[in-house]
Parts: sequence; C-alpha cells; structure tokens
Amino acid sequence: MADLARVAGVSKITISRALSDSPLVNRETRERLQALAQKLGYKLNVSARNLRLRRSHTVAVIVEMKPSHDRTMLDPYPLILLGGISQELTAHGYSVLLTTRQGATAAAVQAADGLILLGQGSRQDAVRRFDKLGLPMVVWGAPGEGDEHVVVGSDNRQGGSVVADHFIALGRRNPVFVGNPNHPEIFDRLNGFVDALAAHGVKPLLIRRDEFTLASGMDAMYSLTERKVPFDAVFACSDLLAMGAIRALNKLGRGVPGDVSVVGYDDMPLAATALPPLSSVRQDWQEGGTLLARKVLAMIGDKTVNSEVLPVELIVRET
Amino acid sequence: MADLARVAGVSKITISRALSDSPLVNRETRERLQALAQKLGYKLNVSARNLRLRRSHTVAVIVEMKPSHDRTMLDPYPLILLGGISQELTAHGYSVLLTTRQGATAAAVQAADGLILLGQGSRQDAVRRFDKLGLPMVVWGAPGEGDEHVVVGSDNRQGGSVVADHFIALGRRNPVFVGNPNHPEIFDRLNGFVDALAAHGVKPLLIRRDEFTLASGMDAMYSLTERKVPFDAVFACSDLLAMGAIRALNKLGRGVPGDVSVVGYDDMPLAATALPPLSSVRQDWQEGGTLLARKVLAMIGDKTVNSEVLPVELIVRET
DNA sequence: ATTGCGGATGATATCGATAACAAATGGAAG
DNA sequence: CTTCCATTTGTTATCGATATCATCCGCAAT
Repeated sequence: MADLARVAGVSKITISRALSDSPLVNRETRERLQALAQKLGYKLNVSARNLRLRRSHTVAVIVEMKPSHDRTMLDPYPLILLGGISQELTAHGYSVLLTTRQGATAAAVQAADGLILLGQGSRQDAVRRFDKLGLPMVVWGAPGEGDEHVVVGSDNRQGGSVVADHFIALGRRNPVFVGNPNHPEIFDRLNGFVDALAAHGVKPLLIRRDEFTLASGMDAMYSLTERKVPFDAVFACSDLLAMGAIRALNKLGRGVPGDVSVVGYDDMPLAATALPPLSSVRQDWQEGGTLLARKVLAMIGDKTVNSEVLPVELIVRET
Repeated sequence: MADLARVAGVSKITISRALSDSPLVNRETRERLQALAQKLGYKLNVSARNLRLRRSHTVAVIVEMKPSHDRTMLDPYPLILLGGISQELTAHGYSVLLTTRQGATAAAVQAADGLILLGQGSRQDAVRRFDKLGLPMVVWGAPGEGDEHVVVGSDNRQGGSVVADHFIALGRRNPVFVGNPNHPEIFDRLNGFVDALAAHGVKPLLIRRDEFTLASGMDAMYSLTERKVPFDAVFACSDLLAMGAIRALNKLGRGVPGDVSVVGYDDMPLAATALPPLSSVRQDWQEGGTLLARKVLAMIGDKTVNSEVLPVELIVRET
C-alpha cells in the first residue's frame, strides 16, 4: 500500500480510503487509485486489516466428521448445508473456516467472529463447550427446551405430523415409527407424529433402530412380524430405512402400498426412482445453510436473533 | 501478551518465546509462563502473528458446489475428502478455508498459503485461473498430459482395467461402458477398460450417458436393446447407473449376473445391500484427502512434489 | 584483575492496514 | 477583507506479535 501511495503520489491513508470506497476521497482520485491498484496487482493484506480492525471476518463451521458416530458423513446433506452457508457468508465478505470437532481447539477457531455447529447430533456437551468461547454461535438441529443458544433446523414436529395426517387420510390405524429417538431431531419427529395421531385416537408403535441403513430397516420389519404386532403403516426416519422396510415387507408377502403404507425422510435422489417410488419428507438444506449464515452475521452485528424452524414438505409418491 | 508480561514481571518477548516453546528461555520460567497464560485464559492473536510472520497458516479448499453442473453435491464423497484434508491440515497447525468457485476471488483466498481444488470436473479453465495466483496448488482429479500442476486422484485407468480383467475372467466377450468420457476421470476409466480388454482381443461398446442417475442407467439398457446390440457385461461409471442398468435388464427379461455381469463405481453404502448386492470399484477418499493435504503442506515447505495416483479396489459381490 | 564466553532476558523496529485528529484548499457569507 | 465551513488530503499512533540486535550476569581462563 505504501508502494501504491508512492507511485500515485498520495499518502497511504488515501489509498486505504479509496480502496474501501470511502466517500471521504474525491470520486475521480478514488477511481484513479482503484484502477492503479488493479493494474499493479495490489492485494490487500488480510492479516493486517484484521489486526487493526480486531475482527477476523471469519466464521468457523464445526462439522462432526466421524463416519462412525452418526450418519453425518454418509449422506450429502451436510455438504449442501455447507454450500448454503458458504454462499451467504462470502456474499457478505466473510470466510468459512472449516473444522472438525477435534481441530476446534486450534487458535484459528478462537479467532473467528462467529461459530456454526453442524451435525453435533445428540451431544449437548459439544454445544456447551463451544458456548464457553463466548462467540456468536448458531447451531443446526432441534431446539431443546432450556437452551439459550440460537438454533436453526427444519421443523421435525411438522415432519412427524404431516406423515401422521397422511396416514390418517389413507385410513391407517396401526402405524409404526422406526428410528432412534435419542437424536433430538428424531425425538421431535416422533412427538409430532404421536401428537397428530392422538388427535384421531390413534397410538403408534415405536420401534427403535440406531442405524440408518437398509439392513436396519429390514430388520425392523422382521422383528415386528416375529412379535406378531399388527401394523399397516411405517414412518421411517430415513429413506434407506424405508427402502429396507419395503424390501422386507415384500419378502414377507405384504404389499406396499396395498397392505402397508411407507414414508421415508430426506427425500434423497434415489427415493424418486426407487421401486416403488418412495414417499418422503423433504427438508430444504440449502435454505437452512443460508439461514444459519444470516443468523450468525446478525449476531456478529450485535442484533438480537431468535431460533427458527424451517417448514418441511411431504412428497407423496406411491408408497 | 503485554498484560501477561506485566503480571509475570518479564518482557513481552519472553512471553512470546515461552509460549512457542523456544529453548532460549529457561525451562522453569518457560513452564511458569505457560501455566500463567493458561490460567489467565490468554489467546494468541492469530492476525498479529500472521502479519508478522507473513504467512496465514491457511489452505483454501475450492469446491464445486453447483448441484446442477456435476454430481458433486449429490454424493457424500467430497465431504469425506474434506474430512481427510481437514484432519491432516489441522494436525499441522493449518486451517481450512472453504470456498466455492464464486467466492474464490475474495481477499481471504489470495491470502492463503496454499490451494486445494476439488470437483472442478472437466473445466481446466478453473485450474488455470487459480494457477495465476502463484500459490502452491494441488488438484484432485485425473492428471492430464501437459499440465504442470500437481494432481492427486485415484487410479481411474486401473479402475477400468480391473473391471476388464474381471469380465474376461468371467468369459464375457461383449462388454459395454456406460458414462460420460468428457470427464477426465471417466475418460481414464474408459481407456483402462479398453486397453485391458484389447489384450484379450475384446472391443467394448461405449454408450454415453451424461447423468449419474438410476433413470439414466435404465435408459442406456433400453437403448442398447432397441438397437439390437449384443452385450453380456456392463461397466457403469457410478453405482446408481449400475443399479438402473440392473433394473432395466430385469425388466427386459435378462438375468444379472446370469445373462449380464454388471459393475458399478464408488461402492456407495447402498451397493452392498442392493438386490442383488452390487459389485463395484472402491476408491479411498479419506486417504485421498490426507494425501492432498500432505502435498500442499510439502509445497508450502518448498519441497518438490509429484502427482500421485491412489490404487482402487474391485469389490466383487454378486453382479 | 581482566578478558572471554555462554545462557538468559530485554529494547526496539517491524509486519500492513486503519482510526483519530490535523491541516490545507476553495468558496460563500458577513 | 476577514471569517467560517465543507471538502479533501495528510500525520501520527495503534492493533499484537516476533526478528534482530543489544545487554546483563556469572564463571572460568589468562
């Protein structure tokens, strides 16, 4: 910048002002200096600016990356979420610092202006740990009762209730819920499901499955049949579970959707082309990312920010 | 740091040295100062250090995020790659700056110490554009003939040839290749496939499909049948294509693997539990990420670095 | 007693940008 | 002709860390 100043015959500060579009400098000189900077290939030194401004213009995104823990790494949605976040943040001049939980103690994370937590699953401990940093923080997931932090997530209660209504409309009276309600998100789906069914005097059966795999969905159906539990509808917490359920039901001689209705969750691309095409609940991940980013930015700007839930949509296909 | 110095009764520089484990300060004082820093909750100011050291300790990862362009956003592999990268970089005190191609003009990217390009697909223009920044750069993909930059990728030629050998061993003489050879990666798979087959006097048929969907795989089979082309083996460039092919073949009354052998690519989780369990070529994404990271770090450390291909593995299941 | 040396610590300048305050210029108002 | 204000530009200090070059101390060798 000093070099630029010398070449242009002005002082450093004028360069600084010109390049940041300050109205303090004459329009003509401003444009002249900007053109000059362009021509000489001048690059702003981000560290220097950040040091002076005492901000890093960076938001750390902490992702659960252990494939073993949850299903997080195994489907593409976190990446779409990241896409939404990244787009919104860079549009506002902020950078995305990506970290895993392990790496999150690094100095760079503490230097961030804000924090976004993704896929921390059921572990509230992680949330609290990062809360201690005292940074603006937004979490993706299901809002808990007593938590003070800002949460953005899709409306899992609604996800449960639309499926319930769907089943009721189809005349189903013995629905089953397949999933692991230890995840707050899935707990909410279950609750929405149960409550909406209760309004029609129907009480569903819960069958816990920890894994989100096809095999696990098959297994759930076998186990139900073995226990001679009557059921005519299955709400599975992932499309893979649902597809497993359908496959098992076919093996057991029960038709889908003739004998049993099945609905999955996430509406992954495969769902539309599965056989038969799977009905599923769709969440808008991209929008979720955008919203997460907007909330942190607002918090960084000292605005008051509230948690928010995004509506979901039931895609009715043939199951 | 100045505060720390005052409290400890030493000078700033001693604090600095103590906290960076410099042997210049007495062991006892060093430990005392480190404990003190810990107790007072001192946080290093990264911007200041970066400014002074003229390094950012940051590697920018540029990901193609447009779901429309390629399939990148639609499967989880880029995320696993990111996981490997992130782990390796943070282990060496570097941070991961995540950007899309659009956001890559931001100042923060130019401030990075190195660059990793992911999923830029067939567009070499992007590579060249970032090359101009003059930063250490490593690209994920297939090494081209005349390119000067460092490329890490899995061995797509080998991917093609192992499948060819597999088909030959099964006695297949009329194999088909399904995919879009405009992608350099897929072009290599095709070449490996063709060359390995040629060694046995077999010439495969190429059927171009741009999409990586189930529907596209089905369509390919219908089109082949319509054109009355004889074939007894299908090598599809993705598991979804392969699964579509299998479904279409079943509809057409041709058994898999009885009449036609089918092999997919990527070995996604679904492949193992598909019906019938799908044979597929597996790439080690995590390892790829680690390697990408190691290469940039080496380049940043002014070491000479070469491109590298990772071996792939054919998982033989029932198709 | 003086010199030399190694180990430990400190003073100062510096990285590149911007905020706060100062100053120069030109024109309008009295 | 002076005063005042607005517009535009410049001077200096500062953000928090570290490299470079002193300095200080104690002890051994001359």
